[in-house]
Amino acid sequence: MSHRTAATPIGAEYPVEVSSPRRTAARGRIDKRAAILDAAFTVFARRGYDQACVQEIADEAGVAKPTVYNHLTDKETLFHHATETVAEAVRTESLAVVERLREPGDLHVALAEVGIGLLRIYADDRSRALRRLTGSAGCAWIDEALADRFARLCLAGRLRQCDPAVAAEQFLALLTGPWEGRSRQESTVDLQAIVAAAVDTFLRAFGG
Amino acid sequence: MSHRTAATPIGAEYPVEVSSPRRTAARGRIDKRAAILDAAFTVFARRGYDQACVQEIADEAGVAKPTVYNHLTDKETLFHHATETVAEAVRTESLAVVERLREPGDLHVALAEVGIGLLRIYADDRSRALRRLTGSAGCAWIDEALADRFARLCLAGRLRQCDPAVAAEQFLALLTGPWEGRSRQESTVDLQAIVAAAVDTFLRAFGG
Amino acid sequence: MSHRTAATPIGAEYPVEVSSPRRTAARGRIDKRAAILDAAFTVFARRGYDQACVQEIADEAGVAKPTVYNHLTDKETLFHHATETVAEAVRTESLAVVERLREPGDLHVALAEVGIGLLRIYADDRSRALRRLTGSAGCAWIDEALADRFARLCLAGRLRQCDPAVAAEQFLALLTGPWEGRSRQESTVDLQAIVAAAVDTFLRAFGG
Amino acid sequence: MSHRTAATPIGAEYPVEVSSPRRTAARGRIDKRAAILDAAFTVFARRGYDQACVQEIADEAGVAKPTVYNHLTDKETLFHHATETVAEAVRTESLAVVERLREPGDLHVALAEVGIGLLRIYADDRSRALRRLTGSAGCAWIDEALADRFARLCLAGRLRQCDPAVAAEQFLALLTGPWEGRSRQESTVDLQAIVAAAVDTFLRAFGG
DNA sequence: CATGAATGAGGCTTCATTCAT
DNA sequence: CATGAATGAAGCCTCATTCAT
Repeated sequence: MSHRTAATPIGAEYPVEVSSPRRTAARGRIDKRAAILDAAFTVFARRGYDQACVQEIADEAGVAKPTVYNHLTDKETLFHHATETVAEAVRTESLAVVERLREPGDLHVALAEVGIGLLRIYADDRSRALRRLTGSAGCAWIDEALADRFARLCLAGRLRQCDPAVAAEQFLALLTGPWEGRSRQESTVDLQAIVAAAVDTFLRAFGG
Repeated sequence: MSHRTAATPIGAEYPVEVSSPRRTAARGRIDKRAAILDAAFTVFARRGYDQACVQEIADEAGVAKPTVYNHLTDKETLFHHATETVAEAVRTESLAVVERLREPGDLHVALAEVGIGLLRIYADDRSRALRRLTGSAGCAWIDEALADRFARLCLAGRLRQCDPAVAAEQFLALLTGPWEGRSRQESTVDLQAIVAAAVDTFLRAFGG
Repeated sequence: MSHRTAATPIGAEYPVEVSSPRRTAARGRIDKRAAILDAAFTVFARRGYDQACVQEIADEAGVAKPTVYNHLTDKETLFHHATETVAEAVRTESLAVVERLREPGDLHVALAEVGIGLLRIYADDRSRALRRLTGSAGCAWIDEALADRFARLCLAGRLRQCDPAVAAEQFLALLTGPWEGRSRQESTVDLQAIVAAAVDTFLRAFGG
Repeated sequence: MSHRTAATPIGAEYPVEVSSPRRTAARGRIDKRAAILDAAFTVFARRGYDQACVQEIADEAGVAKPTVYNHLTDKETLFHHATETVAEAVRTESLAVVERLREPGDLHVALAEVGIGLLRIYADDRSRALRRLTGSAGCAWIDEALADRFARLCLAGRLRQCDPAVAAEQFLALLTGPWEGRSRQESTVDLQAIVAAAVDTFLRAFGG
């Protein structure tokens, strides 16, 4: 069963391998569901929602098609759960990264660390696939958390007086915007350079 | 005639009406092709590539299905031409906007004008649909042109010494990034505010 | 289900009923495939390859269309397997008939027996349909086997010295050629008469 | 416009080029019809009835599709006329060849001449295509004429007493049967050898 | 008449989903 | 529960055939 490996179709997705111990199927018993969700995300990422067929997901998970339907009602349900699982993970990771801004020593350094952390997540295959699949273009989830940190930094005089929400969305924009632009042209993008430029611009504009 | 008007499916697209005199069918004779491409973009924008069915495109264009195939070989070809047509238009408009930076009086004002121009285009339904359909996330086409303008402005001392390419991609990021973030939450976004913030930040970082 | 029972179209095929317990659907479970192949041959024989539509085959087999595709990939694959199955049967029968020449008592009688056996197979509906479908005009498979027998008969002095391959192809030609000619005009053909004439001519020319 | 030149489809036909001055279209004015019939036969021979599409015939004839319909009502009518035209030609040629038996000098030589003449016609591309297209397997038209000649030869004592109809059909069978068999295996068939063997066998069996 | 353009009908194939085991 | 097998619904595409020019 090949599932037409042909040239990526219109609006297609990059190949994405998501986790590791797939195809081992039913390890304990409970995580067959996890295996299915995992496989589902992999396949959705590979083909997009419409082109992904349930059979391929079943194959990828090492189970039979009806088993998929036993655990998750629908193709749609399958999609929601699969993407939500990954989204949750991405959100968690991102929030953890932002936490590093709680007690920044050198602000420049701290922002650079946060920048590279966020951009790494943002540029990761899983995360990119997720954005494409959900049609979301940004990383709105952290805006809030980041704004919180920036608010504190303003109060502490480490950043100039400003609307922390604006600062947050602009900081993120300076990270992700250039990355999108470059990743469309070059296969390997120098994340460090992007982050350096972003932090530089950000601090020139918002530095205390 | 149903074409499942149901709730927008997974990864679906916003409804987008693209041009005006559709359904009027064959005006002259030549523009039947144009009508089809137009209808195609509308339907692709409405449903996404996979969910768009050629029958619906034909209905939208007011012709029979085979007529569509008479003018454009394939669903795929149809897609390429339809999107390319719109892309060309968007590119042209965007470049025209950037031109306004050729002889800027007050730089602040000029940047704000360019910013609002570009953002309007970027936030336009057609343009948004195009990005979603092609999976492109940015507006790479103008990077170059904008960098050209910035290079001149550096030389003229209106901007500080900097890499104009970086300045360009960051200026665009400051416009589009925040817009993406907000448009995901609010239905109406205050473009002026975004532009003002972007220009402010930009000039703080890059002002001569 | 109509399947245009109309007058046989261009280059059409004679109606051929191939086996018996069709439409009884899934007896055991395994023979659903056989039922499909059977139905396929029937329909291909009835309509020819192009005019045969998979829906009609499915109907004839008493299954749904996708079930056909479940068992056999393609219309083409379906065709190859269906015809090959019948071809194999015809070959086997034919070879069995030729075997009777291994220990011939009265050569005249033996040749007549073989002749009538081969001609019955050749004139059979299944076999005729097979030839039409595959575009094969002859019965090349037995040439070889028959030539083997004739070679032995030459050595045994029962036939005159001759090229057994030529003798074989001419014997077959004397059987099938006249049958083709007559079956094109009369609805019932006297096989015995054809065989008698063929054997007579053959033995006059090749008798020892 | 390519008309899928792909690998010959199921039950497909050999490529056959039929006449010469095609594509020159409307020479005088009247023979546009002839050009269409000619092109039709070429295309039918190339693709078979079902796979042949009227557009390709029109292209081959160098006219527009509706022109084809102007001259010949139907695809079916087109087919009948195209094949009948060729059939008539083949019949005429064949009958002319048989005429050589009217005043045979050396019977052996005469039969060999007639044999090679008939077999050349039979093995010709046009004639083969015709048989495939009409599903006819033999050359029944000449049976009668040949039987007439053989009847005279019997009376003249040049052939032994026999049913001339049987003699005729067997003579033809001895020519065409072996040719069919061999042409299925070898690309080039030695017509002379077949004819020699046929005449030899025929005269052994029917010689006066 | 000849043609470019348009269309109704229909065929192959795929896929999400459900039985029966 | 898990699975092999079966199916209804739908989509892309092609083609014979007809208008209007």
